[in-house]
Amino acid sequence: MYKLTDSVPYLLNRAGVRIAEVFAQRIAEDNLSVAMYRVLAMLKERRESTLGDLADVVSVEISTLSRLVGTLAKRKLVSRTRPEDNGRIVIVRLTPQGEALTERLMPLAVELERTAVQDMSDEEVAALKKALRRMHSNLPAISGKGKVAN
Amino acid sequence: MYKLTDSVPYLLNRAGVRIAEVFAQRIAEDNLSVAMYRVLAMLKERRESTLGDLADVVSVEISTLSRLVGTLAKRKLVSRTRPEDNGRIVIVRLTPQGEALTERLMPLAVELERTAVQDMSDEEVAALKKALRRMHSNLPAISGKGKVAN
DNA sequence: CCCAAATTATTGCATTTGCAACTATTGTCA
DNA sequence: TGACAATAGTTGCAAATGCAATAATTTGGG
Repeated sequence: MYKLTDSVPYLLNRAGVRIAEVFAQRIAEDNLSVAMYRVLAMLKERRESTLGDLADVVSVEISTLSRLVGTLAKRKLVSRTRPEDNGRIVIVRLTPQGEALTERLMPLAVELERTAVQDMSDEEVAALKKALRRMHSNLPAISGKGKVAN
Repeated sequence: MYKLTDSVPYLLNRAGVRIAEVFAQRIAEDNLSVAMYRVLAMLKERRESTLGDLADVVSVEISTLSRLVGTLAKRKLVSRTRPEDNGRIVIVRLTPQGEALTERLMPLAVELERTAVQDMSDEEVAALKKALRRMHSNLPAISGKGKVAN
């Protein structure tokens, strides 16, 4: 029998919202949103990325990301360049300041995660991550949401 | 070593966003958002609720919920009443039409969840839910986010 | 009993967000 | 090659969201 408060989507959202709220509060003094932090952390991980790739990773609309990266660029935390061999795409990179900020914030993320999973074993955490990845891949990406065959 | 794309908050968000996107698409033809569905499903479960309780359950700001419930009320899907014995609170209930709509949509939610966890055993799903509940309770609620001791 | 504090919900306002339209560039195939 | 399709990003605009201030009611302490 179905109960909203026992359903996976609901529990997922509830946990996700709360963890994001806590992290948002911690990074608010640096005027960063969670999405901004993810962009920075992603660039730290991959060194560079296009807007589209970043949008996929961060799970936000590319239009939102365009503006968000614009803000980060204004603050000199990232750089944007259009390569000469491809004038369509934009390559985003961390600036030294962006990298320094990211390195300063990452320990907060680590600590938050430790708090969240404090009473779980390593195996439980691993199983959780596996389940989260599975659910993501079991569901279709909503690309051009209204896109119809033509 | 920390990697954004292997962290629990990131994976949680990614799975949650995707599952919400898919469900949003399915209920879009009824002009409902996911939050609206959750309000309806919650009322189906509890029969009635105050705004504040609903906000907790649905994980949205009470101001957002106030307007959202207003919209649902305009569509005659819920009713709002201030009890005589307590003029502060508002009791929200499903109307018959709201109940009918909810009953029609719940199977979609069930099917979505089945798709999401399709390759997981019952034990794995149970462990996942437990982990999601634990994380939620391991983290503090951000009530009055800017509230300072006074 | 009465006034200050707390609770509950609503509304104003600014910010954020997403969709759609548009621009610019690159790829394709006839 | 030459146009048409596809890709990538930006921007306009309207809807949604959150915070802060406000209103209305109830609770609690002296």
